[in-house]
Amino acid sequence: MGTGEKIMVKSADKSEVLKLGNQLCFPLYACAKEVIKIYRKPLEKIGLTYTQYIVMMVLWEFGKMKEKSLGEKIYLDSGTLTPVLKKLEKSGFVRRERLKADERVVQISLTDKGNKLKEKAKTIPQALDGCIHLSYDELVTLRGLLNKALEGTKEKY
Amino acid sequence: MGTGEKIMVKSADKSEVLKLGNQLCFPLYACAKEVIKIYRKPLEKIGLTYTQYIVMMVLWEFGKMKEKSLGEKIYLDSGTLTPVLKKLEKSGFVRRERLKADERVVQISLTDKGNKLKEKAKTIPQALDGCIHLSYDELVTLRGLLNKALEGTKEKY
DNA sequence: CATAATTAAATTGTGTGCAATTTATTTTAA
DNA sequence: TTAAAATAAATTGCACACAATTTAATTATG
Repeated sequence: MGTGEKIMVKSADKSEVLKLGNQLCFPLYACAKEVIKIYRKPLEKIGLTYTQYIVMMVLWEFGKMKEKSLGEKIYLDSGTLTPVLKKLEKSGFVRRERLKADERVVQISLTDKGNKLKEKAKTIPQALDGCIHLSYDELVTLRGLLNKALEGTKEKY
Repeated sequence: MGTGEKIMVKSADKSEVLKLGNQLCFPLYACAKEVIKIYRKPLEKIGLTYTQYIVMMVLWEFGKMKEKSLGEKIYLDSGTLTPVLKKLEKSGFVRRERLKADERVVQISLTDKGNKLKEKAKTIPQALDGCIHLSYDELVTLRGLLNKALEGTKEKY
């Protein structure tokens, strides 16, 4: 056992770096896509896309919000959010109104129809049941780690 | 303490279901987007988009592949994959050739330029260093749970 | 062996997602 | 107090992502 072993181990490690199985980014990307795919059909039944569903969840939880704050909460800028909100408005789920006190700001609020939709939406999360083979504890751990990772990304530099 | 408590607890639980913090789908969606955002700049320097990077990692690991198998590995269908592969071909990183034995199948292989790119790509995963505040153990746990969850979604029904 | 069924890519249409820019409004400062 | 800086949405351009359909080739079957 001379220097050969060390060198082999080092070069083996290096060549492993880019393998899909050793990456965090790949399962994260793929898993997020698969979950969105699973939600698509049940969401379609209540008239929402996935992104619209995320927006509606924020509004159901926090009520009326400025477009800016809404975007910060779900990590979307106006380039994505404005068209999504216009579609939700066209579907009759939200109102978009400029604040009189500051005409730059668009206030988003729920219509009656938007409020009522919450009841129908309560069964949506069950779409994952049976599709993701994790125990309750694993699920809680996963959610916790994702939220912690997400927290870290807020400090941009 | 009559039946009131039970009812309150039940209805409280119900109203919690759709809160962002209680959902798996939201941190998964948001975290995946943030990671892709972090990778964007370093990837741009070596001439790749995020999806192209995922494709190249598969090719670096497995070599020549049929478009179909490639798509299955990264959960993408031809609707997304065909244009991505055409761009990678135009950039000179891959070749696309119909199999003589079966003209339906497109075989994807790396060019010299595509092979050489692997060296430059080895530093890409470091982009996450400092952006995600997880210990090594947490990272391994997170990756493991994501891969396990991903595995479950393969059985569609 | 000829037609039906299957398979693999490609195409089409809709909906994000984001960087960069533009427009309108408000705040800051000279 | 007015020109400059900052802020919030909207717009533009490019790149996915996917369902649904189409096209071309191969395999299965009567």
